[in-house]
Amino acid sequence: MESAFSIIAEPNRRAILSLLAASERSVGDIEEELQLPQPSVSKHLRVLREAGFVESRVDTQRRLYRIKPEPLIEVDAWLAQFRRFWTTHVDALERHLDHMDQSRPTKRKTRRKK
Amino acid sequence: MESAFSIIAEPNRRAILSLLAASERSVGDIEEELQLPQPSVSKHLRVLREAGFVESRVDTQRRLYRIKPEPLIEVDAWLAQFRRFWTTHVDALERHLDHMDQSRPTKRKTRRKK
DNA sequence: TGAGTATATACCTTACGGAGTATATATCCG
DNA sequence: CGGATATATACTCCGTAAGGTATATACTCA
Repeated sequence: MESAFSIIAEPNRRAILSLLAASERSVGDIEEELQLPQPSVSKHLRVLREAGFVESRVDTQRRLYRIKPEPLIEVDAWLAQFRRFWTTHVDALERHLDHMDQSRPTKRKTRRKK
Repeated sequence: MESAFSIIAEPNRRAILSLLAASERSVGDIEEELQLPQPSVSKHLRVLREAGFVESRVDTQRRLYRIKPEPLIEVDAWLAQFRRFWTTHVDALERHLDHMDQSRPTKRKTRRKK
């Protein structure tokens, strides 16, 4: 279970993270918005917390959870090695691979940092 | 198992994808480089193929596998909602540019698979 | 055609993780 | 204090997926 990848393999956990991406939320908020039993929410939050995806703060009787991005950064970093397969600019390496479909090679986007 | 996320939850499959990110390879290549039993490699490749992560072509007696990026694009798209947590420019300007980027009139659209 | 190589599949076993249910802990307020 | 609310944990059950081993299929070439 350790790896960030196996943590986000669970659909309910992804849903929880998506909610928290918008704003921090209490357990009850999540329970209601995702229509999940409360123990299930707490259990998933525990897994997410122990894996570093979220952290919580106390607000009177509730716990408010919010995103901690580190493990997601790790996933993003792993994905980096594949981005050349779908980014538009055609570099020499990609041309070396079998992309016969060289339709509009000089079509250029506005320059941005990726 | 259906989701792209659960497919890449398996460490050996991630290792296989990383190898293929560099260049296409045969089953035997992967077997040797990852020190995995051949049936295990074949089984993982089958899972990856059926989920659309790889495709194979025949080269005499061998099968050469290579990356098909679609499911990884899906993962990348899911990650997008969290990027503001670790990118440096979180201001309205960048969000505006992102939006314009995606609405640019290119022919490539990411296909959505269920 | 038959041996050899490359890859796929079948079968069994096992472990892990998620769901569900019940219960525990903690905090607030009247 | 005691009841109500909010959240966490314990425990059992069950499905699924990965590993291992054996075997099947497919192709090549002498």
